[in-house]
Amino acid sequence: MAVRTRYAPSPTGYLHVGGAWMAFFTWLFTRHEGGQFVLRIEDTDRSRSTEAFEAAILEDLRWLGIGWDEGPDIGGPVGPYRQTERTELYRQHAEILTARSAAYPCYCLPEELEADRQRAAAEHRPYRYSGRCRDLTPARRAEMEAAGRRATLRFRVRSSRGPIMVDDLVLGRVEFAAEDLDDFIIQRSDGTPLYNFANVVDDHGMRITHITRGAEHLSNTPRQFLMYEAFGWDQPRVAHFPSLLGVDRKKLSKRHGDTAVREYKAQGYLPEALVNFFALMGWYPEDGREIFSVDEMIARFRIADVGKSGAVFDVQKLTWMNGVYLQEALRRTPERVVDLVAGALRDAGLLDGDGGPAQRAYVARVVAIMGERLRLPKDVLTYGDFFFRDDIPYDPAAVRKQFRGRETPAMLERLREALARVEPFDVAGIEKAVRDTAAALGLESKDVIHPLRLALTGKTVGPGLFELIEVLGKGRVLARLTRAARLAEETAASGGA
RNA sequence: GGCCCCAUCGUCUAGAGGCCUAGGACGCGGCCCUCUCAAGGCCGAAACGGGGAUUCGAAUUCCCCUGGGGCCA
Repeated sequence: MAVRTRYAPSPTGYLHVGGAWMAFFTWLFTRHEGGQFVLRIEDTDRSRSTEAFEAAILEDLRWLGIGWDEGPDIGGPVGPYRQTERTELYRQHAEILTARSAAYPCYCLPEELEADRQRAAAEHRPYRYSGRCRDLTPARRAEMEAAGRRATLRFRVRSSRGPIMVDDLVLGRVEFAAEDLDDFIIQRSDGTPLYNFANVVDDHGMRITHITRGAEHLSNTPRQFLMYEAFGWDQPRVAHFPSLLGVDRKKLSKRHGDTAVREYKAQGYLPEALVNFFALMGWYPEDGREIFSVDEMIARFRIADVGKSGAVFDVQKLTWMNGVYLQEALRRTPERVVDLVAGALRDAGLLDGDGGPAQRAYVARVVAIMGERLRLPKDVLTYGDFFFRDDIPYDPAAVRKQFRGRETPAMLERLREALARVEPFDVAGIEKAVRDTAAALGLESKDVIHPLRLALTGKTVGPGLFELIEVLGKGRVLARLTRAARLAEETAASGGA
């Protein structure tokens, strides 16, 4: 039988990295098995669900490379794929359970239940539903209705039955005692279904063979199995993945900073890096390799190898991995890196809109000489902002160190003259001019290179000096040297302070 | 409160009784390379939560405790 799985997000926010991780593992497993992956939208919380969030979730999943075979946008044979369009199904199924007396109307008021709970706590015994409405006679029910009470629907758990076994693909066998389950509510008094119930109706209706979800749903599983039993349906296999944690080891949430996939996208993280990083949380391939393609992941992924303990989302490692993939992109599709870097520059206000092919070509030249330093597109700002602004800020500590000598202004002037004569203005000619000037002054190359770098870039880090001079162009280089010589003069005069 | 799950370096993890002097990766520190930084190469610090039991032998099996997480309320 073909494997069928689903990912069922609620459109109450953007796609969360925890959700994306879950979706990715489910998708990997499904592709490995050659099965079908269904996308279902759990939008029963109407007050918080929006169409915009739904569209955003679909978009982010696609961006990650996670595609589905059936879903709200493309339809499929077992639709509809939004819970709000399935309310009639839930109502019908609730009726079936009621007719079989597997479920019964419960007229208890919230206040009454709360009182029961308080009493149990006061007497130091575990709270159980009193069973007050379990066996109401039809006459008694009519009385309640007449009194204006609206019933919830409770599922009847026969505590005489044996324990419920859950054979989880990740966690192994877990046993639950029926008497601990208690009669649980499957439909609110307003007629809307509860999560557990709607889930069962949908998963069965969509012929899902393998349910994958977060470990927080493990306790729901025996209740769901009981419902499958009551309907006379075959139970699906289940796999509960561990939770994603924040650095404080609590379940990852908004408090932990960026949790939405699109926030990472906006920062220039590559989808292939994100997905490779996801793979390594909770699962490792046999040979311990860390960088591999999606096709390799699909080939190697085995659900039984998924770990049981929660994993902390470590942005540092993600960023390292992004660097690995950015380098690969640089080799294979450099124009893609150019786009990302241009985006980072625009975000920083260092590039105007779309400056056309000339601007693009310039960014491409910058990327060509410093791309290997990037782990994130925004790293261009720390290594090469001076390519995109003339009012370069000078690193004060570096100025104190490099410009304190009385002979520095003269040295910068000599370099300016030498560079002015370089023609054509290319790396070879530039390097020769700089080294010859150093020799003529009786200095080692590095003694002129460091001040020169500072003069032109304002900083002590960056791409190769001769390369950056070529890209900057003669005009700007000469202008900056003039300005830097003045700064060096002031610095030397003030004793380097 | 009841029930359930989990537990190896700071983090992701390898480890399914002797191969463990507990391995790899990120991060961190040092050295090399070098015009700087990054990258790269080499080296280093860094973990089996605690206690029992089983066994000739336990990170690995069992029990208890502790800690963390979750579900129901």
